[in-house]
Amino acid sequence: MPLIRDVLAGKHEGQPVQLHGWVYRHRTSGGIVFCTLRDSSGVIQCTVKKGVVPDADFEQAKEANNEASVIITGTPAKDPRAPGGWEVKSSAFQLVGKSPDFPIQENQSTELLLDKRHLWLRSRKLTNMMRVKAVMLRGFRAWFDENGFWETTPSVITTNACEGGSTLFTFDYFGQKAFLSQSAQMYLEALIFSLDKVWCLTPSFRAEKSRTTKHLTEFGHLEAEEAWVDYQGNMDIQEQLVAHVAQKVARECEAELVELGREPADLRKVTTPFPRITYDEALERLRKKGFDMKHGDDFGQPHERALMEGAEKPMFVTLWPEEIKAFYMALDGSGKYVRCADLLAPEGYGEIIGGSERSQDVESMKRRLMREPDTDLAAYEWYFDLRKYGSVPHSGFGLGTERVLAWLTKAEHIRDATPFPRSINRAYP
RNA sequence: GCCGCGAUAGCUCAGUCGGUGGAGCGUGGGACUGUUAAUCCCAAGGCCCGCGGUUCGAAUCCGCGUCGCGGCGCCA
Repeated sequence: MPLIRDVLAGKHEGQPVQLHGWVYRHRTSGGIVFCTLRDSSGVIQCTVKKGVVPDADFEQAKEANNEASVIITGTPAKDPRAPGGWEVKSSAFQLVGKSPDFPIQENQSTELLLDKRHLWLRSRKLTNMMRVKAVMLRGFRAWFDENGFWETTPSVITTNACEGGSTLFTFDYFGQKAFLSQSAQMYLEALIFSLDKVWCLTPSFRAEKSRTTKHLTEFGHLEAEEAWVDYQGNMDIQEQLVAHVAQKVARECEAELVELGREPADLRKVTTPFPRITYDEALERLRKKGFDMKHGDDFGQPHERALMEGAEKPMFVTLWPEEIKAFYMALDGSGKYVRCADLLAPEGYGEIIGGSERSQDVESMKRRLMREPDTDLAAYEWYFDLRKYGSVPHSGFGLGTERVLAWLTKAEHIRDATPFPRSINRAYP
């Protein structure tokens, strides 16, 4: 089946083609119908003239409103009057599926576009986003394949309330209380003992009542776990992975990126190594920029934005105070910091990866867990078993695929990085 | 959880001082053989988010509620 992209490239000049697609714009002017046709590859203007096509075809062309599905037979020709410079002179027109009153028109509110998300997915913008996302995911998988990682499939149903129970979706599992997973990390940790280096892409769920442009309640969580790797080696892996994907997207999605407002040259600058600074250094930089901060303060959006001002590639912030990080992160020699790293994206897109070397000290993990009220240590028995039987130094990280895509495509809102975004007020369509 | 803003035709919005609700787009009908989400003519289309209050009279003022959007926090 010929694609519009190829017709626009002149590959079918003068040769009759049959195009399958949807009406992008529909205009009539007396005995001529202008039908702009869209398929997955592009948009081209087709003209349908009375007397040139059979009368029945002309009637169908008049009836084919925006977003009707059609099959057009015609001959492509250069024509300066047509948008895009090419036009298909139709010899036959078949209306396959009518589209009366397509609800999305010239003026749309955010709310309508979210209510009609199943139809808005046809838009140029979301089409481009989905194409870039597919290439990005292909890039992640290719990098892991080429670097000795095994893809695995952990469960998203869990009885472990791993990081703060208030952010978990709870449901009834045959009479038992269970949760939708927030992270596959602990399951991946179990898998490294047989596979060394593993990764997975699973949905993660956060019941946080967040109202921001960088949070979803369900997101694509790309996680990896590596035996015999410390937190420095962990960062080496992350920067190679992210740089590989940025380069691939810049190379293979040039047209989509430009339409989305991202200069491919921006992504070509994303090369290894990425800058690495410690929490203490970050704190110092923030103070110089006028933030009033004390040791142990976490960073919010304004801080992340200030730290990344003018940055062309992502930056790691390492060695955070242990009291503001999770129980499973390995303590450094002093016991006051943890061997972790957050990877911040440029341009205020925020934290795209959180990773760390994992603690092997069961007693200190238990101590830190008990700081949280209502912790059920028994639920972690299986996790502590991993330290009991042949424990190894290991590290891992979690990457938010929609956050990375939002950054790569310069999106205004993370919800456009996924076809059916789930947010605090929305699970439909 | 906190702070803002909003809800009027299918859609996007205007609606003055509280006095019988409008426009553009879309839709239906008509004209047009080169349009660029075209142009011209005609027509249909309303529980002014809900409940209460003030008032002779409320889309308009007040209170409560519901829903939505934006920002902060939390995080990936």
